[in-house]
Amino acid sequence: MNNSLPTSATPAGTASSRVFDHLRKDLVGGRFVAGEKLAINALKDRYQVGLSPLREALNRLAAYGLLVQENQRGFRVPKLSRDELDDISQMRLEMEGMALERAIANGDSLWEADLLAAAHRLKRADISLDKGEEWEHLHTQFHRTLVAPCGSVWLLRFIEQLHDHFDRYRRLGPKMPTIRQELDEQHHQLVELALQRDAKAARELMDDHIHKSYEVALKRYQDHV
Amino acid sequence: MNNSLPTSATPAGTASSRVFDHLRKDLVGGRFVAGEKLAINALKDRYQVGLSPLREALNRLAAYGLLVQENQRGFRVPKLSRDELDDISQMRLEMEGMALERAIANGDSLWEADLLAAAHRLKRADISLDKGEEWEHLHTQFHRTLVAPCGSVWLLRFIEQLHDHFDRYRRLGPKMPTIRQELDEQHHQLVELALQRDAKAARELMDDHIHKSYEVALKRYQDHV
DNA sequence: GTAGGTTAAAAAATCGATTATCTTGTCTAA
DNA sequence: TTAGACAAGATAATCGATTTTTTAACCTAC
Repeated sequence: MNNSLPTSATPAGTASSRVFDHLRKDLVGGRFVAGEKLAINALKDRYQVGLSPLREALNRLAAYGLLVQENQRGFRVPKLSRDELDDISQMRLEMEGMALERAIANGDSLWEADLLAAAHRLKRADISLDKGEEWEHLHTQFHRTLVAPCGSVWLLRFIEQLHDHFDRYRRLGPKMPTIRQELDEQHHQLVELALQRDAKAARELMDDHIHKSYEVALKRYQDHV
Repeated sequence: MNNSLPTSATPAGTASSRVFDHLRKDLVGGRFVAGEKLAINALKDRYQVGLSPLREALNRLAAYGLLVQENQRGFRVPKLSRDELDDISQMRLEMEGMALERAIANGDSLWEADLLAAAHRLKRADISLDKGEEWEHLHTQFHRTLVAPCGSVWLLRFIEQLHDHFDRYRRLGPKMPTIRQELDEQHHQLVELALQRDAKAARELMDDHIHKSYEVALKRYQDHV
């Protein structure tokens, strides 16, 4: 069972790729302040790589949207804005809703098993001492599994990208255990509705789920400013 | 009045960016064969740049999806497939339809003027001796203008990316003047419906437009294989 | 006091050379 | 004959140094 996760175990080939992955996590996880200009030499030390692989990673991240590149004046972390958060959330509603409906139409029994497994792992990480980073990974994995059999590579790609950018807002502040519990509850309900192949109800719940997440993210953004 | 278009006149800052733009055009325009492995040293000569800026451009293109990067074995041009063409076209239907409806709801009178202008320029380029590359640019510009006031930066970004990838298929073969005329006719009808703010009819026409383009692209793909 | 100009320091971008990895062809042993 | 081992050449990735451009500090003239 090889699902090719770029998790800790992977040697991850080139220095470029390693830095890319690491930087991506750090940017999504809010380890840099929005708007900040990146000091390349500092990054070189921080990630223990030379200039060339570092710059290649930065270029990839810029093309992905997690950095902005200004000709002749390096890279900076994109600013956050209410407008962008609204935009991203709106797009998530459209695209993940679409993907979920298709996934429910296409998903086979292997998908059902994967889904149950992903939900279970997520719950486990939640009950046990929350290691944060681990929960984040399982959470991403759960949502990925949910829409995986939607049949569109491009749709999945866009959703992934939106998630990364959404998380820049969601992960701004400290944990909010109360709301998280509510959202976690929805994860299980989503699995149930998916197994029952109730596309309509599942989509409605997904809409609500995204909307609640949006409210969390918005709160954090407003507190943060 | 600086509208910062990266058109011909712009010196385009860094070598990286210049190569990126150039390579992107060449990849979309079918100047490389799908599946081909890129010989970096050859590219260095072809685009008259050193290794570092070239590699940075390649990394950006890979993140954008116009190249695939295999660790330790360089870059190659992505293969084409019927499945991907179907996927891209389906996504275009969803996303451009959505964008057009929103643009019609939001667009102001400046938009109307821009739209008329873009359509007119496109027609002009079409009547005059078709310089190919020029028509392509105006065509892209027209579709961009059409959906521009949709209000979602992310939606526009995804549409742009889908267009680029769609064009890898559409531009495989030689020109097909008969069908192009039909498609050009639709451009003008789209403008009319947009100005009349008839969202429903406009979306239907857009669906048809994308579907016809899809058929052209599919034909070319099949002839090409 | 401020706009404009000059220059030194800092940072970004690029180059040329080196190192690591893959690929190919050849040889050997079963 | 062929699977595997090995070496040589080709290619990718990375490093260290250089060049170019921006930034910041200072000065001068009005």
